[in-house]
Amino acid sequence: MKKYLEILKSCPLFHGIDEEDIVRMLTCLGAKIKAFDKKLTVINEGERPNDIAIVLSGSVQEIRIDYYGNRSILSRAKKADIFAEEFSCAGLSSIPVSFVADQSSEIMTINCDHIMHTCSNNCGFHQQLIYNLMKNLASKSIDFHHRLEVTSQRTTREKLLAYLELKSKELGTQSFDIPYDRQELADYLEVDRSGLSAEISKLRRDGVIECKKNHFVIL
Amino acid sequence: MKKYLEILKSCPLFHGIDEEDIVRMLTCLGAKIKAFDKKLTVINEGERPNDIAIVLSGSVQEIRIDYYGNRSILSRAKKADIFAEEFSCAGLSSIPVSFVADQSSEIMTINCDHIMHTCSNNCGFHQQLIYNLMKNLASKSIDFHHRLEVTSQRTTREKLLAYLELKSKELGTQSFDIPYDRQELADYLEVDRSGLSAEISKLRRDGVIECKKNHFVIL
DNA sequence: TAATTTATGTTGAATTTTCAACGAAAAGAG
DNA sequence: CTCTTTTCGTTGAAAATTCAACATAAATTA
Repeated sequence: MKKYLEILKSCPLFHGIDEEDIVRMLTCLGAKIKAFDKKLTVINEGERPNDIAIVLSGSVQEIRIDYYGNRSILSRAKKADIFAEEFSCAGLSSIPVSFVADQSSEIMTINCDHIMHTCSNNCGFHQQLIYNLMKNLASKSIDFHHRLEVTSQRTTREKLLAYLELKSKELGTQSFDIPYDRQELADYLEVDRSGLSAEISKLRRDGVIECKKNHFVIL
Repeated sequence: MKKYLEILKSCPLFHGIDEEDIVRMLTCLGAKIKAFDKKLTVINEGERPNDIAIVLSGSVQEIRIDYYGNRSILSRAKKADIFAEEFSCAGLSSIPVSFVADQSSEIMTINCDHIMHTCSNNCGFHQQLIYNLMKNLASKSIDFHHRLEVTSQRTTREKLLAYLELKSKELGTQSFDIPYDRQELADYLEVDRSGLSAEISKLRRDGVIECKKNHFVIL
């Protein structure tokens, strides 16, 4: 466990909790760690939600494939991010999406009930833990607002620009890598891949952006 | 205050809290009530988030108008629903959307910090309040998942059918009213209004649905 | 390194959406 | 009830998306 301490310290769930207290809690909370190779499914659609999950290494994509076979990438959890907690906290009976390892990843899971309900020992950090979880749930809603702002644009061009500007603002620079290849970006923006490629070319010709693989520059 | 007690008892924020305790808390939490005529703005984009809001009567739409003038309806809070809490809980510096009264409405606001941080009196219901708020934040994420499932469909027809099926499942019947007129439904589905009208006509001709004004039947 | 697989860009045709305009129906005001 | 305003459905043209197919570039594997 201890080798992951640096990551857990930066995980929003443990914000404001001391190192040694985190270690103690992990046992108390029954934390488990599993490794997943790239492209393996971490959580499958339809599973019963019990845990909240934390990315210790690698990254995880939240995806859904609809009736017509269209894939949507809903979000992406990177190192120290929490995922799937909303389903457990809301008390759903089944998870409506899948989580797939983006690269080979290590995932920690904690039973959500153990967090939501203070344990019999009544360790004092529980208040902080619940507070952190609450903040994180709120942030997750904000993330969805951002995503909706992107996908609510009507054209591929507008969606792409909205996404790039969001990323640019988030990272504080006009020049950055995005974590998606072309197909994944199309699935995030919910547009056709070939149309997206064409639009990127056009924006490049128009002098709006530079782009080399997954590196973008907004001019 | 007391005239609203029946509504507050059904508000998820006060779930599991006794009537008399709710009354006591409201004073402790500094709850305020304001009335808004139809179409009036309850919260304007750019305002500083401090409160969580509860619909006592009427209903409120969460909207955003983008750079190109397209309006999106993001959600709708009806009687006893909570809204705008995610922005306060996440600690944003400004609210990225607006809330507009759908019909003449009465709105209660409670300072979010008062809920998030246990008061000096340390009243015992605070735990329950925080737990309820957390569940509600999680539910809000689930709502966004549902909305994304609808708008991620590629065509107007698919979006509309996805929405109607969601509503049908939610209400447990094939025959129901929707809370939107045509323009609002278009803004919720993020499509063109006239195209939506045309698609409704086509679905009717195809024998897939019946529709009279805002009443729909799935056949 | 060579062979194979995967990712990306391009194109044209078919489908769909958007946009503007208009008339009819419905709702609201006086 | 009448007048006015708003909502709704229809239409056709312009714009955009999707889809399939293919060529090239890049990455992976043997």
